[in-house]
Amino acid sequence: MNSFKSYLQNNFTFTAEEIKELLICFTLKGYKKKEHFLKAGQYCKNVAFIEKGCFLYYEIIDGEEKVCDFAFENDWITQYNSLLNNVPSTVNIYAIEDSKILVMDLPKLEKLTVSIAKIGILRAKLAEQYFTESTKRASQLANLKAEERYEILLKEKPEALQRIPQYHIASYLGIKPQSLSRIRSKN
Amino acid sequence: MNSFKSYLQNNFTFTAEEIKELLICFTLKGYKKKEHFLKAGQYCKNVAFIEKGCFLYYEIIDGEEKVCDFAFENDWITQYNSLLNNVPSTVNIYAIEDSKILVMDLPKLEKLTVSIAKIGILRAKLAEQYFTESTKRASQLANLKAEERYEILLKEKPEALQRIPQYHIASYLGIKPQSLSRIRSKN
DNA sequence: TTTATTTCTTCACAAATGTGAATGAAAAGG
DNA sequence: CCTTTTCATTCACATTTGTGAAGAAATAAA
Repeated sequence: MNSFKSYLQNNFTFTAEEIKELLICFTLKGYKKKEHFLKAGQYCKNVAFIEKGCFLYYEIIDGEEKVCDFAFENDWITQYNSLLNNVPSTVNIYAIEDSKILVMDLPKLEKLTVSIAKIGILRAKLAEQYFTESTKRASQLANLKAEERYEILLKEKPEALQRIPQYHIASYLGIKPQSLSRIRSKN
Repeated sequence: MNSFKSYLQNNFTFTAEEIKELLICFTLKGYKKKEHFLKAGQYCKNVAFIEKGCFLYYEIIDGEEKVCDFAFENDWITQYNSLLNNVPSTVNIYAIEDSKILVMDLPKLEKLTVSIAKIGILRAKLAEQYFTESTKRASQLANLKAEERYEILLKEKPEALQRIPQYHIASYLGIKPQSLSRIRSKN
């Protein structure tokens, strides 16, 4: 539970009182490698904070797993569209390492948002941040070639290259594993 | 001002009172073709609702205009990241037709958000909607070939193909004008 | 450790997209 | 109306990425 506390203290100015109120809303849950947090077709009912581990987002397109995002320690996992609009998710989320997450359901989140104003700010900031990230990814996919996208990922998220299998990285970059292999062998 | 009123009434359940309070916060402004709403390097201070016309979002990458979004009547224009985090925009936004927009500055928006609770809901919905749109675009760029992306655009936003020059459409699709021409000539 | 399974690499060839140039069509401006 | 500028198309050739197969390397399971 410690990493979550320091996350809250470092990134937002929660008081000890607020943090206490916050913490009791979460449930610590373990996920085995390959266990799903959310499957396509399900309604996403939770948000979770990653204490330890790594989660992958993917869609099935033309029968293939297409990775659209990933998240490590100190990041959140949820599926906004499904959670907030109460529609089935098109996205799957699962652990690719044994992981531990702090889970809270939507009703509790709504209550917290009312009782602690800063939660609203946190939510707005996160939503905006994810939008910005997504925009950046789209821009790279549209305007850079695979090799450049790989170099940027290597530079900006080196841990991803070490913890996520290369065929998933390739998928995230929008190319085939063989192409990523070819790019890597040039250097 | 009529299209904005019906937008508010149709999409959100504002009262006549609220709409009145809302409307006085906006200023109607005309934009000539090619006139910029926001230039890269500037701080975005406004949000605006498009009454009439069409706006294009683009970035300069490798010296070229790369289109990252566009918006028509009944849509909003702003640059979230710059507006909310008070940082210079990397994105340009300009009218590609003579246009009319309703402009409101950030301080007024913040005040309205406090005085009319539904504005907060509208903002959250819009942010989430833009995130979902961006995710969808990224997914298409990563997983579909140019021809499929074009077909989808043609089907989902046919008006774009008619009002936006093809070399801008090509850029939005992440390809060169010649490639779009080649794709189009196949059918 | 041994064996099975998964992941990564390499290769030859195919398909998709980029590039630069040339041409014509369309639109804008005078 | 004519002139200029912008935009769209086509072509031949270059570059990037995909595809399927084969085998090597790494990891997991027994």
